[in-house]
Amino acid sequence: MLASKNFVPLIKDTPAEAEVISHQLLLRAGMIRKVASGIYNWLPMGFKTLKLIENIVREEIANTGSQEIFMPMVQPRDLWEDSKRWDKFGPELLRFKDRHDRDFCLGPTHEEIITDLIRNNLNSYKELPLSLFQIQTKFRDEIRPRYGIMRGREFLMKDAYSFHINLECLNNTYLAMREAYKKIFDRLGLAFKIVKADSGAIGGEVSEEFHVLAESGEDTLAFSQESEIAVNAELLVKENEDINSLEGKLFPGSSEFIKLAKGIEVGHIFQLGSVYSNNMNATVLDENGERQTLQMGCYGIGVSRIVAASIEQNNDKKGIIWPKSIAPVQISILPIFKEFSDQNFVFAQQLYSRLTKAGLRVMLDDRQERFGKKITESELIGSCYALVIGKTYNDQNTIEVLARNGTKTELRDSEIEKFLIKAFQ
RNA sequence: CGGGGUAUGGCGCAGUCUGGUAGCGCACUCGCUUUGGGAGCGAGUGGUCGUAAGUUCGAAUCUUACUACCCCGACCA
Repeated sequence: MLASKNFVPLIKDTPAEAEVISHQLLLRAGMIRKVASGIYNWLPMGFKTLKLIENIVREEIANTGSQEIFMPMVQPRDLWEDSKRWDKFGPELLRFKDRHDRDFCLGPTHEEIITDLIRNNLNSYKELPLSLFQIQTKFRDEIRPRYGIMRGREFLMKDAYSFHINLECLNNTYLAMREAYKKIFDRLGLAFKIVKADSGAIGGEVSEEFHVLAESGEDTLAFSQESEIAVNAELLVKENEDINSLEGKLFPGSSEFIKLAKGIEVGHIFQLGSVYSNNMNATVLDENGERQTLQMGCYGIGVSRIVAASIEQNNDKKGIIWPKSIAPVQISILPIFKEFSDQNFVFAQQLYSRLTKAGLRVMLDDRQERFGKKITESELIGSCYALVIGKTYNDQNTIEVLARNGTKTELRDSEIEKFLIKAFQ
């Protein structure tokens, strides 16, 4: 007997406050709960997926050579005055005073902190290039938080920053990050597109967005089927022009036709150049002993938003369909039994410990409930496979394997590990 | 911030127009039956109706103010 039950509070009726499917399912599947507008609790099941995504992101970013650090959420006003953003950022920047009446803000992003860190601790071009990243909670006092975790005010973000002596070196790191991002979204099992983008408030010259494709996406993407051309459609629309009227037209200066798709922005990479390093006077001496302003890049991924975006892309009437790499439960074991001493339940417990030892994420439904309730809930939370230990176990000594995609397989005891390990390779 | 809407047990809702002291489904607890697609029967627990003030013999219901939340717009990972 464990000292705690699973805390997975399911909701049968769709909560009225949730408009979009990912928000509805995250609530219904007991993954998140609201605390205030745009501010959420992450419950064990949702937090598990969040951490799985975080770890994939961490691994791939670290593979580029970037080193992980952790910067403060609370940031002093003077750094924001330095970068000239204290006034510019607007009310989205949540400001407050400490007991000594000094001004602070909750970090909506960390360019100020990292540029300050680097200018104080780097003196020579020999220490470049340098790439650092963190996975941190951000706070943006959005005018209108929406769609649950999709546009929260508090959210989890991976932000990486790179520093260079020249633009060529910046471009190299930028391309390496771009490749890392592709690997990340491949590993997350998500269909995505990379589009040219507007740099917005962050600033800089070159920037591209990574979008998870989903019909419910807030952004419209314009791309060519013949080539790699892809841009955020908002960059192509003229004033008063309907964005959907772009479909079938030609890209400016090209003979290729525009296709449109909806996307959810989950990543954005920038070549910032010297915007921040200029304002904040971040320099190093070059090989000639001359003072050079640093060239910077920054690279963001909305880790918590990916949880919602994944669901927007992969769901059905029954509930969530998690890609296997981020499913909080890969396998749910559903024994159908009367008494805890029944062979079905005893075997289920053995199977649970066997599969857990094999490194799989397994949940054992140990409730004395009927098949219908168990399978429905297993499907709602998006478990990849349900192993049913019931009728077929009693009659033919086989376990029925119900995949979330609808396919059925019957396996003998001795075949289970092999089958599942292969499925999750 | 502009426009629209909602607020009644954990969730979904009715009751508000035509004031009379709160109801339904689900969930939850107990018992018996049931156990392959969200079980059945019976018995229970739980709210004073977002907050405050007012009108009235009496307010979930009428009046006023406030607050919270949701949707459409600008912003963003």
